[in-house]
Amino acid sequence: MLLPRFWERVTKLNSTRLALANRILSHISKEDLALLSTDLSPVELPLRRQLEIPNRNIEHVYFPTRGFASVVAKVPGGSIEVGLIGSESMSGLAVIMGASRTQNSTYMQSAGSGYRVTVSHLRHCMEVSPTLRLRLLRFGHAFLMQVAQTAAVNARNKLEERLARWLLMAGDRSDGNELHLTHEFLAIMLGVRRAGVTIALGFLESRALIKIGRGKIHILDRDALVKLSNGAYTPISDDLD
Amino acid sequence: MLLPRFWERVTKLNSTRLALANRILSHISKEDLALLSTDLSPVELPLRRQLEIPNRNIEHVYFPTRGFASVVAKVPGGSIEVGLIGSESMSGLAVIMGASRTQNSTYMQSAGSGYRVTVSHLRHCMEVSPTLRLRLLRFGHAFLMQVAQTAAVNARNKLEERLARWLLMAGDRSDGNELHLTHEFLAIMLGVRRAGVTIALGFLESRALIKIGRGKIHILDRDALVKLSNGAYTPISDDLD
DNA sequence: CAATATTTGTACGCTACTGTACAATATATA
DNA sequence: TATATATTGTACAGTAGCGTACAAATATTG
Repeated sequence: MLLPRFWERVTKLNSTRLALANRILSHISKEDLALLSTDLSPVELPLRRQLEIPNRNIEHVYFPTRGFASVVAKVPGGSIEVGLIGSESMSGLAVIMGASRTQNSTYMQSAGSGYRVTVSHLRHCMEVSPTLRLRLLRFGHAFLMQVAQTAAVNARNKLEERLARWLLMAGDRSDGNELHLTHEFLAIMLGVRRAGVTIALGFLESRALIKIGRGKIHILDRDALVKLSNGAYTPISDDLD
Repeated sequence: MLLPRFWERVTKLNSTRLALANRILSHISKEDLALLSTDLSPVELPLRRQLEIPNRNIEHVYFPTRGFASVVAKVPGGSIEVGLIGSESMSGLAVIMGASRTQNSTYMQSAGSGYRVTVSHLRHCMEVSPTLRLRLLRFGHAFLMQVAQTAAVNARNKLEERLARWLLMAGDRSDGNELHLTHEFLAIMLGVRRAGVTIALGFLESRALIKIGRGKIHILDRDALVKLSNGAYTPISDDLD
């Protein structure tokens, strides 16, 4: 596991630096950060930690600083990933949209760390500060765009392309070029057959775009992956204008 | 075209009744409705009328009372529908989330009518009234759920099932059981081959679930369609708790 | 009514997957 | 170090849907 390396780094940072590691927290005003901070606590986010359980009240909203989570929708016969949340965003979009629960499941796909705030405090802050409210909603919109793109890509792109997209998105949300997951898990995320993932990954490796290890994938040639994704991948949008 | 029938009905209603024809407008408080009304004007929504153009500033937000719109995402080699908006919802979700534009395209898929409000006034109203803000955001969340489900369904369900889902969703947003569109258009929405749609529709018709006419589809057996959709379809959620 | 355009039905071989199964390899555990 | 477990590679026949093409049926227009 890479976790030890993560933790080493994290503990080296003081709280100010750490806050900056989440793009939302680092893009809100000093005042808004102060407001939120009343109830903002650092958390470890181990692999598979559930951030949101389907149709259960959400208690905390998470701002990852390292690692990333999958937002997953259920269909009969499996679960499909509809979005990724890393240090560029936050969990609990349902909450910022006034709901207290969501139909989707959200859990850590790559272990890391972050901050969390209670839902009640977050609601209070959004009530009190229009600027904070606006900022968070903007990130919500960016996430909606991501999900919409996923819907389109799932309909029209082929496995290799979707795989390339996923690797790139996960890479964007990781601190190295090394991703830690099994083919099995990738297959579940993409809603395809495990053997299909193995073959597609083999193809990518044969082109020297990635290096496959047991339980890990190393991205070697990002640009080529982008090309191979055939338009399926678009970089994280700022959406901060 | 069925439009004449639509218009006949619409013009029979007085403005109070008409407002009730959109579920959002009918579920906000009298005060909030009064607030919005300052700048709420009735509009015809003919087929293909663009409500949102990708990456262009949104000028108006629409509350359909009849007919429905498709929200469509672009991928290289085509556009895919990611959501449907009828009288149960509104366009301009980007706006209520603080953005001024969206990457998606939104246009009327079934002609109808509705109300619209300027973006600036809507922003003002949401600023002024927390209750209104909350209500609109809730609908935004419901839409996000719809898009997430679309992403999942696009990945795992087969054409027939997706088709059944689409027909049901469109049926929910229509005033009869008659849908007016060509196989060609359905194919574009689902991101599949036109001939494939013809075959799948033929299959549904052979089971007496629908009746096909030129440019129109009549839903005969809703319940059986739901079953056939194999879990892909879930009804419009209230999400008003 | 005839001419034209749109929409639908159907056919062909082809590709990207699927479901299943099992062996080979690497890692964790006793 | 030996044994169990998890992960990956590979094979097979089967299916869903593709791209393309063209004819048949229906609507629209002059």
